[in-house]
Amino acid sequence: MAASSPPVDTRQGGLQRCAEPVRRWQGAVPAGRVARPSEADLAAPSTRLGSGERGAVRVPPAVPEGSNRWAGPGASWPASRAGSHPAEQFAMVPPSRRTAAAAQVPDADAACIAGPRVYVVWHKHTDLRLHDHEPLSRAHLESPRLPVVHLHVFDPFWFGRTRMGKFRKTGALRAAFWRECVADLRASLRARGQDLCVRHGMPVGEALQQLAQSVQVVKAFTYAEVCSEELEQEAEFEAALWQVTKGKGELVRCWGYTLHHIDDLQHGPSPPEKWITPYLSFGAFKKEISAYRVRPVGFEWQARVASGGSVVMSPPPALDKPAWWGEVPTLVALGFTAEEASAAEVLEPRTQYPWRGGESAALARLEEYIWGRRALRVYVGTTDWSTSGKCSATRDQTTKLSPYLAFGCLSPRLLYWEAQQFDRTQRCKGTRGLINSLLWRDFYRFIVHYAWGNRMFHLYGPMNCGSVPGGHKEPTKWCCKHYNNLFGGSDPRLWSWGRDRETLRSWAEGTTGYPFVDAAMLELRATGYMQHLSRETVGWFFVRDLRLDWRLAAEWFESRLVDYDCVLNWGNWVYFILTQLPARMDDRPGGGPRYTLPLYSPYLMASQVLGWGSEHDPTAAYVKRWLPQLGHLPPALAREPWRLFADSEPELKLSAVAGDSATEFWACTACTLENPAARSVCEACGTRGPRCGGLAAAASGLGVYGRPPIVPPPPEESGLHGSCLACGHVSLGWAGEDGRFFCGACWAGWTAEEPMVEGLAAVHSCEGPVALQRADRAHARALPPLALPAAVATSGLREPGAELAAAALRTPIQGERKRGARWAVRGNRSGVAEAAVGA
DNA sequence: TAACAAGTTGAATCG
DNA sequence: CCGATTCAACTTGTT
Repeated sequence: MAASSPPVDTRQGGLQRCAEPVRRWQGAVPAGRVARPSEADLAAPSTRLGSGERGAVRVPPAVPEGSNRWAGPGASWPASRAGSHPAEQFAMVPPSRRTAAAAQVPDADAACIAGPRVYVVWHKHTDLRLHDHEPLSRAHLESPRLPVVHLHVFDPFWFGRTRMGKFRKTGALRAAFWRECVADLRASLRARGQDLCVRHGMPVGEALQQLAQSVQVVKAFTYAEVCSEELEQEAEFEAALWQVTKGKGELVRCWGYTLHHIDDLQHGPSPPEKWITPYLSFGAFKKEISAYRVRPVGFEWQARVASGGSVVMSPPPALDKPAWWGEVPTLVALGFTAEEASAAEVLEPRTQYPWRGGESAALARLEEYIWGRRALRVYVGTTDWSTSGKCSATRDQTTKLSPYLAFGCLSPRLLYWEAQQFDRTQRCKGTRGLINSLLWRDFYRFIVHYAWGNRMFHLYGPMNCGSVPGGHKEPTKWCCKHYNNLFGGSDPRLWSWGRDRETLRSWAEGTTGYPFVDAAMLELRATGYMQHLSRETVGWFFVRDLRLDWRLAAEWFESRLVDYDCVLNWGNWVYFILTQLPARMDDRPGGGPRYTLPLYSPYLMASQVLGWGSEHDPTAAYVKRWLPQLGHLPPALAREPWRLFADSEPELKLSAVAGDSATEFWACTACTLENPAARSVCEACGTRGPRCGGLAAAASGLGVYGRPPIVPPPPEESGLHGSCLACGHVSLGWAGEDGRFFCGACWAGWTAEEPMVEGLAAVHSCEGPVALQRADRAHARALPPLALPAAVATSGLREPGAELAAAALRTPIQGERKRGARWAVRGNRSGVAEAAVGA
């Protein structure tokens, strides 16, 4: 892998990034050499980007009430709302006028090149919309007025392979979403008398050159990007433009994507180069950025129209060949196999939201979310650990707009002002949460642009991994030392991250043995989406437990996420995962390196997964949805299935599962009698037993969860006790979020009334099967997991229980909750009883 | 908001 | 009196 990587060149700083693109990677670190950023790397890159006419508009004017939904030219805001803004849209040009308008265009160079003179709006896959689109409005308002060609290119580069992991750079699910976005953009343009020129199978430069054979490109407009690969494309496009216009054409880059405009920052009280440093924290950024206003939607267009611009869109060029505009390529044409393509067409029923690509879908979701469901009232966003049990698990607790924002189907400013508008009518915390999330996008975009540059993709990250963003004085030494402590290398500069392919595969395919991780990874594979919280969890697990190169995981995300966004994905990896590596050695007796996380710090790494799992998926509904083979287990065991086999009773150890049939047995589901594994029918009542019998059956039904997980689970906690209502046994147990105590001895409390598994309630009576309640631990364990397959299979298809989580919030658990590994219940019997009845 | 841990600072303590 | 250690208090980071 190292041999095929591009050569390391640390001399490239941000300054040169545009002129001579740097590879995103430094590749694998060669033996004996450490990828160490040079001084040039540490220097902040210059600002080359920004709109072409910086300074034209300084400070956004105050936003008049109700005018913030002004969506600019070609806005495709739903018709029901469009009436409120008379000047909102460019007038539609009737087709009959098209030819006439095109014919009037002055055509000075017609002798050399055939075809009309045009402006080109280059839509990238980060701005597939019409509303609030500065390049688009500039092209249509440019003087002299010329026809405008909207261009989108499916560059094969995005459908190649990632550098380290060799994953598809764009997975099939995202590609399908991408297609839908482009098709929708084309439909919107056609509805306005325009069209979208679509090319695929060729790089952007080539596409432009091909375009130039039939039209004369005068100028091109696009949004600016900040990452190296995107900048490479921009440079390529610019070079081609230079060529086809004989040096006269200009590529106009506008600043978009963020909530705040870069011009506002640059003309603000202090230059951004000063305060945006690699060690800037989000809090500090937020403080600084609060001094700036967010421009209204369509601001740039508004300013131009106010200074005498037209409100009529330029007509598209008159071309007699309809085929010239090209077709939106199929997935197969984009390089996917037929199987992949057809699989991407099928909607996964367990998906959190049935995304459909495109601006109109984005606006519809926005409308539905904010005004229809008024869901900002319940918005949670990413994670809220100040309120216990609060999780972003249901459909409305996050906006589900992230794919639309990533593809630019939705302007963040529109979202911002809509949220503000909602906040005016109904003040709620969700508005602040949502705006906060939008500011995270700004944070990453600006910090990458001004400070991180390509170092975001380096192994040690842009900050070289001090313990906290905020930085250390000598980051490189510091980080090497502690990486060395963690991974046991002898020379601080020589250790390398793991690259084990099989470990990577088990993580990516969701077979690590940790259900919370596996469920998330399976969801990612199946739907291309994962909650933010899950992303953090699997990320920590990947880096700290599996100890693999974090960039492999980031690449996997890049490949699979439908809402993948270069800056956000890599920025989050760097800021949340990479910076949270160990900071110092443990000073406790016998302690090794101390692994720390910014939130609750449990004892060791894997327990973090457990802690977050029990915190945010208290009923294990999420786990069971994606891992139906665990559906029959109580929540605590569904999160930690290895407890089924490895516990204090030696005859039940995993080794017994492997083959010692003498120690196996099964419990009759009807009468609970224990039967030896050899018997296929219950000795007492004749009920048929599980086909394979006992633990072996349990293990085989559990798949990978019949084996120990990929890394050892954290040590059991000791000395934490609760007393069981059913058996009175004082032992380790688990408390569910609804206040019930799950006894470790008799397991009363979970079996029959587990509300999240619909099937169980259907199979057993409401009273709860006496047999199960009387079952001792061994019985319960030996219950055949296949007894309820149909029931369990249907149980995973519903929303995670919002009402249950809400109930949990109302019922504080008696006793002390230890954050981290699991719920530990202290207290006497009456205390538990109080909690159990929900007092 | 409360909650956690890491890091820093400065005073108290010890030999 | 000085250097080294210890410890409490405070700061940072996040919603």
